[in-house]
Amino acid sequence: MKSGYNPHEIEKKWQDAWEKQGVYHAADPTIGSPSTSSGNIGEKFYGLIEFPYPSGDGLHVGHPRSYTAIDIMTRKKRMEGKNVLYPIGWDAFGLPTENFAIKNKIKPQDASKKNIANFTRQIKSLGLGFDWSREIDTTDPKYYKWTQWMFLKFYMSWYDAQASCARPIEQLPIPIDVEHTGDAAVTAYRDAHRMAYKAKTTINWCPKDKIGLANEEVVNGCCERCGTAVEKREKAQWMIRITAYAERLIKDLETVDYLEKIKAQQMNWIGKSEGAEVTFKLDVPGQSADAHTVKVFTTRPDTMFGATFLVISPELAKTWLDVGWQASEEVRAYVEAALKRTDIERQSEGKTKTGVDTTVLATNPSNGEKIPVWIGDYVLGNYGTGAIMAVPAQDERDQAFAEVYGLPIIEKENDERIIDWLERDGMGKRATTYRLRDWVFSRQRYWGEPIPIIFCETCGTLPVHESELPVMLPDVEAYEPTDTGESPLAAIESWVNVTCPSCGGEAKRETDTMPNWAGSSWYFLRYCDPHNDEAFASPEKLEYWMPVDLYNGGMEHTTLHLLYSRFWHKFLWDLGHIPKKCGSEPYAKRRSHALILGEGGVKMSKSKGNVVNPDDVVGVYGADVFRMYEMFIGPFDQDAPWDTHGIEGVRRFLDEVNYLFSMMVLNPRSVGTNPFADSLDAKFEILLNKTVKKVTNDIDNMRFNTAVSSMMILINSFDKVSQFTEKTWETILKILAPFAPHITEELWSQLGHVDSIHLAEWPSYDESKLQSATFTMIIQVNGKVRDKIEAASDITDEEATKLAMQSEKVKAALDGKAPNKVVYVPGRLISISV
RNA sequence: GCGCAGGUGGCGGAAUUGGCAUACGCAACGGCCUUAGAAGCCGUCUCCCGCAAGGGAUUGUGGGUUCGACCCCCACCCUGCGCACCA
Repeated sequence: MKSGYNPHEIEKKWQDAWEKQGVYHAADPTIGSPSTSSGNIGEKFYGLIEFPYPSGDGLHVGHPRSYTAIDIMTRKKRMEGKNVLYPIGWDAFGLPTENFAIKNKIKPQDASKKNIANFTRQIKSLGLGFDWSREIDTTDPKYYKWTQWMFLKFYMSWYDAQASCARPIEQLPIPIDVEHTGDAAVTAYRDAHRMAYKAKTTINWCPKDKIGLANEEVVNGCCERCGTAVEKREKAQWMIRITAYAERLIKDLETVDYLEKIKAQQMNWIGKSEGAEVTFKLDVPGQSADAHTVKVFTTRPDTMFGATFLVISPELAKTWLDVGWQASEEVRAYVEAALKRTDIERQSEGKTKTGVDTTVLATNPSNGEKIPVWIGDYVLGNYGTGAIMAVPAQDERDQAFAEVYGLPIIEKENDERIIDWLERDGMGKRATTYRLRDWVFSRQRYWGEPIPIIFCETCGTLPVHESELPVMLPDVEAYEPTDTGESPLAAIESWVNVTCPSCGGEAKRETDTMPNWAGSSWYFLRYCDPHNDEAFASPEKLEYWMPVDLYNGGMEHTTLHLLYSRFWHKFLWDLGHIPKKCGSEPYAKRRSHALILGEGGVKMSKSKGNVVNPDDVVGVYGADVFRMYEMFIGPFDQDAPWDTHGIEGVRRFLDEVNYLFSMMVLNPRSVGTNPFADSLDAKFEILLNKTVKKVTNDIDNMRFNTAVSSMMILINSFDKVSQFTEKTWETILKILAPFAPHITEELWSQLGHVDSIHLAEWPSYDESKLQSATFTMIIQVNGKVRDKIEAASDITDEEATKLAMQSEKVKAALDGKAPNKVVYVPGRLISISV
């Protein structure tokens, strides 16, 4: 260390100073002001990172990669005069904390507090420009009050497919026949249309975590968290009707700036298929012909002439059995066995097809042929209608099934017109299906938001009144998850038993809690107005701050959090809780960081012992070096291995900056430079302008690695500089400030500035000073570089050609032949071919 | 199988989007400084031939377009990620 650069002496000092001066404070619009944009707080910029889950492991070096990147971008926006909102908070509900608490017999509340304190200390040590006055915590009752409030909105709404928007449940039209049947029928009708509804479904049950999982949390038939094979269980679960928004979640991707791969993944996940739903009449043995029908979904109705059998899913077969179908023992046994099998068992069998003949016959509406109906578990119960028409001549899977059971495979002409005929005859219609499933919203755990619902024997299911929110988690010393499928809350009688808000009789609380995804589905809204007790956020503040201008996060959240929060935002927007002006999409732009791997390119993990702790790095090198290294490590959207030596290069760079500054500015005579010169070395001035331009553009395009390298080039060029102005150093410090906020603030103050460099104006560059009067002209002969000569930048074609032809090396390469083509590219090269 | 991203020195990577391939950094090697080490400083560093001057080859492979291709087009190989019996 040649300059005596000691980050530990200055970093804490400036972090305290920034906090005291409120340098990163985001100013709210004045409530009631007619135009928020005309006030003196300026145009807003809302930058967002995914708020962390405060785990017991502490911060991972991956977190700061995202935080620093957006920190750099928001710092630059601030210097460009924007009113920047860059907030931080905690997504603190969740399993790891709960499991840790159970294991150590402590309260999750306490474990969570401790983890948050540790994360806070770590994040603050990095000098990130977060507005800490807006810190939020999803486990704070003041926060989850609103999460529960939003659940009630889901419960009290239905989706109007005609109008394509959610509406209050009171506005649901009740069909006359339902109304005539009585109050119970009306209630049932409403319940069947709510956005949040309870349904008995087969859920994915993790026997280790003792919890029901959403489809999205099951990876290859195993629990995403612990890897245990999931089991199937029947349980009444709260569901949220995200499928109602499938079309809008696809369509509105057109209106936002997301990375292409993020859009592709979202589309893939929603999985839209267009085709037809076709009705087949059935002949069930022992019953009159055509008494029953079955509907199938197909994307290829034109191939219907080649349909030689139908296959229904075991799930659909079960519903037939439940309504009294007299099937054979063989059929019953197959259905029972198929339904018991876990996904992992099914997958381990590969693509081998199994099935059983129902002996039921169906009539192919395209040609009147009688074809057999089979049950097969390659047909999924929860997609389409749960039944397919098999066209073995066209479809590999149908073909495989046909081959196993010796069913006919017949090649027929396809005909596009079939769908029109079916529609005319009422035997089919055009239909669209999605792979997206409704969101299983119940968790049988303690450490989550209680679902604010009460059950009364007399009055049925009742929402907790809004004025009673939040429904607080009971403060208990000990609890365990249960094997019964009930939440641990069910065992806490003093909490469960309540009086019915309607009749005043005995009633019980819903004991399931919400999934981890609930609190993170709307946190970006709360940041706009985090201390509001009257609403989750005021319309004025939402209107000013939303949408989020730039949201960065991991690719692992593309199909879950990103989809859920887009959906949640649209729902609140439909109901008018978010001003229409904000738009129906929460994030205008979504980008994604990649991973930081361990040395050697493998994933960091405790078991491999290759985890780098940010505390250790900051302890040795300081925050500025750590930040800059993470930006220099490689392209932001590409995985990069940590390199313990690599960080030395960045350390040397900041050391050099500090050294040159002290020599040239504070002690100029010692190096023979002149800080009072009124002009710069011409070459240096060009490089400086180029660097400002490059850093400016690179930050905007998230190309931080090349921004850092261009600043290194600038600093390396200082050996040859003798004339510079004080303004030169101001410019250099300013472009470096977003990357290394502490050292630049320190040197800035040494130049005599009282106000923070982070509120100083971002430097501009002079377009006219990006190019010098001469350039090195490359001379190519037949595509090979043969010579390089200095030439005036403004020479003509003819002059360039003349110069080139004078070169001895060119003459040698031409070997006496006359050129047949010469191309001069101004300012770059001349290409001669013979 | 479908979708997405990528393949450049020993390593991380750069290349103004068709114009000097290998910037910047790391590692390595040689030297200076030092009692010694650390730090620091100077130099070499894509590969092959050559003492050198210089020459040749080179961006996964093969072809094409072009005065000129890491970049565009065609075919193929490989790696990573996501989805996956979705009819």
